[in-house]
Amino acid sequence: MQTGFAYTKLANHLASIAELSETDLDLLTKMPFTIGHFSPHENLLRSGGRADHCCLLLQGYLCWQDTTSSMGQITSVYVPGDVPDLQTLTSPAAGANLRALGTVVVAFVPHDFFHDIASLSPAIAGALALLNVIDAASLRHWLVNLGSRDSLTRVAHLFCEITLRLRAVGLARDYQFPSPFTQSDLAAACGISPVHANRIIQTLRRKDLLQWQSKSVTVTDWPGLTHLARFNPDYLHLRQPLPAFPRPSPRATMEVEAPAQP
Amino acid sequence: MQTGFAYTKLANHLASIAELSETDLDLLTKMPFTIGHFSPHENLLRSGGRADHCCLLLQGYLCWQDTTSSMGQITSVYVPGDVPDLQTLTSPAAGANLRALGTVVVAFVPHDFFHDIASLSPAIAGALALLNVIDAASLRHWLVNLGSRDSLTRVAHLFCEITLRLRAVGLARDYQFPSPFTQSDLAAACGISPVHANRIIQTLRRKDLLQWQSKSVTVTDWPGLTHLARFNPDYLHLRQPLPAFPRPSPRATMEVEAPAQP
DNA sequence: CGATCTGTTGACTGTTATCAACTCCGGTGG
DNA sequence: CCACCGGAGTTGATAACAGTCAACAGATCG
Repeated sequence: MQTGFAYTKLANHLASIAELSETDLDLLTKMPFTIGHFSPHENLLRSGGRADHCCLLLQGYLCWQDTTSSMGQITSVYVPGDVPDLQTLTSPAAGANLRALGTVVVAFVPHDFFHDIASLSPAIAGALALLNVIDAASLRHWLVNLGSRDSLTRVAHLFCEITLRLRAVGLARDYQFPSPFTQSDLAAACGISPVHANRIIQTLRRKDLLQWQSKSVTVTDWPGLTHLARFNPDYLHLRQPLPAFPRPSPRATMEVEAPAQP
Repeated sequence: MQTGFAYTKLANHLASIAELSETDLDLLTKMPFTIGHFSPHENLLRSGGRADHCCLLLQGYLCWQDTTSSMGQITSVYVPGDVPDLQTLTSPAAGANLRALGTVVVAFVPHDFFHDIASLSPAIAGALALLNVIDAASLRHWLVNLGSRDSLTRVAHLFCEITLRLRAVGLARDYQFPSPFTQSDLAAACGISPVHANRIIQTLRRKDLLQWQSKSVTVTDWPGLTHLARFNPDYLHLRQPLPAFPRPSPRATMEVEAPAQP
């Protein structure tokens, strides 16, 4: 892990949502941090705990997981480049557990650094505020999913969102990405039972929309998956348009299947 | 509507979540605004529209309503004193419709005013940031509801949240408040069908937890309602503890009912 | 006084949870 | 090398919950 790695992750992420000058990027190079490694299911921050630093995710996935509900609802998932606990700058107490999905590497960055660069550069202050607003927009979007769509659509939508957010930071270029999630994690995120999650995955496989084997997911029919999920990426505030799906889609978007199976 | 009314609403709300000095409050007195009146179901802001002002809610209720889902999922509800579209300061495009529930009165405040006072007072900038963070925390909480609780619990939780937020700004002192919501609105917020919402309300009435008649709701058993909803108000960041429920609760929290009805 | 919106009820259907059993896999220790 | 173990994935049967459809009642308003 080179010294510049953490800087690059944050700079790329901020640049993907806001226009930053050379001077702004220079400020980021001075970022102090320490590296932390975590195993699957480990908590980086417990509900009720207070933080004086933020976690910049470098490798793997993190999620916020509610502790009050019996099923442990997951409210959001983060990919490398994200700062899941940015809101602790404003309100230091965590309302849920920040948990590792799979093994993760993070850079711990002191709150003071963010306060400093925000006061030195309005553009950076705006970009940080925008991160929080995008987080809220994702929550709203996810809320619409849980409230108004069936479980197949929810799961498909989650895969769409993760794929696109990974691609936005240069990962998952070929619609393939590591997936250390358990089916129970997926169920907790989508508000369904683990058993049902399993059956949904099988449906997605049967429809040839994606494969999930040996801790890796490959989206094999992106147009079909986005159509099924009614996925509209506007809420992610991505600045670049997305490259087309490589394979000519084999009559995608038709949802009709063999109708009966005795 | 006196001139100072809009100022008071905003000042009280900010003071309820953050410590503000006399100087800070003085800044707020200079707030420029125009008054707007809206009828039930009218949109203040349409999805995709851009705003150069924020809406300070003075009377009635507002909600964000998603337009993409068939049922029109409501993602959050606002009470007087709230500024539902504060995030348009950071990202001017709305992702959903801002809709009036019942008749409402709002004060339109230019974005520039918020930018100005935030740059003049760090305390105010912090309070405004905190409003956004609390909004996100409410979204997370509501997400846990939709994802992990059954419809009775969801509806009960919504009434708990509205009651407490009204009380926090001095309304609903006696656990009674105007309710211009239709049962379809309630259903759209809780992610259930209107027919089912109707049956849930009847259950709540039968359990003597609340009454809802002639566009007004009275919570008749606050301990029972909060227990049923597993309601924990911490996420609202209220600074004062809450006064006790007036009536000695008549054996609340027992959920057993007449078991069969032939 | 009809038109429309809201609330109410019953019958039926469909989705999803729950429970239980079993398989598969990767480790770990005898 | 094999037996064992725990976690994860898979399957089938059943039950609970919530959606849909259809009809009607009540209010409100021009």
